Amino acid sequence: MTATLVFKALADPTRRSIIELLKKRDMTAGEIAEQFNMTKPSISHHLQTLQTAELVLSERNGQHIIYSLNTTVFQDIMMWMMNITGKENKE
Amino acid sequence: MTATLVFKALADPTRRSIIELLKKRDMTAGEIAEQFNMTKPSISHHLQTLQTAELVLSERNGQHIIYSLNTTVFQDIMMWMMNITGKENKE
DNA sequence: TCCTTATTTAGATATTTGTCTAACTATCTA
DNA sequence: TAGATAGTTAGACAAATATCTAAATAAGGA
Repeated sequence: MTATLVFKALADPTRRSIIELLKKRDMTAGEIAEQFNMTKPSISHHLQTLQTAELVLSERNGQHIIYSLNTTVFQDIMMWMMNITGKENKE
Repeated sequence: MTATLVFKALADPTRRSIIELLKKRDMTAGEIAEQFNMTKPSISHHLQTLQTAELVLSERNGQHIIYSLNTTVFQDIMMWMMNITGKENKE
């Protein structure tokens, strides 16, 4: 897990919206693109960014590529944040 | 709390290091700058970014400006993440 | 009031990012 | 094998970002 890549990926509202869509169900690249007022290549690029950060996984199924969430990375980030907010163990 | 500003602020390793320093104790801008191989104006700019995201607070004390963590924003972000990772309530 | 210390603001520059159009690759079906 | 559909890659470009040096502001002390 590379924190910089993860936070950069989460810093874009379109990418956060993609994550929120994938929270509900796995979706193909095309289904995701339909939800946005943006070209398919742009969405494809955002998916690439999310994938590089390991926030989403993809699997080809025939003509389609199905994207899904990878929640383990979120948990790593939450650990980091909990450590920051923890009043105790300030060291 | 503006998620985009918060994640952008967290996306830089220098800024995350500043946060980790402030976790241990409040520090002046100069003390923070000493810890990095970077000019004071650059650090000042990073502190500005953290402040805009409401991740840190500042207070002038004579010649010094003392920076401190604001953990409430971290908690908001953790809420968002927990909601994403939650298996239940997929809606 | 003048000098020193602490910090920020301004302006410049190289790099990164988000978006687009055009072209390419992969798969299915007739 | 040809055409249609799904998706990505390549290349261009404007906007945003991280960094620097130089200059400005703020506060304290002689």
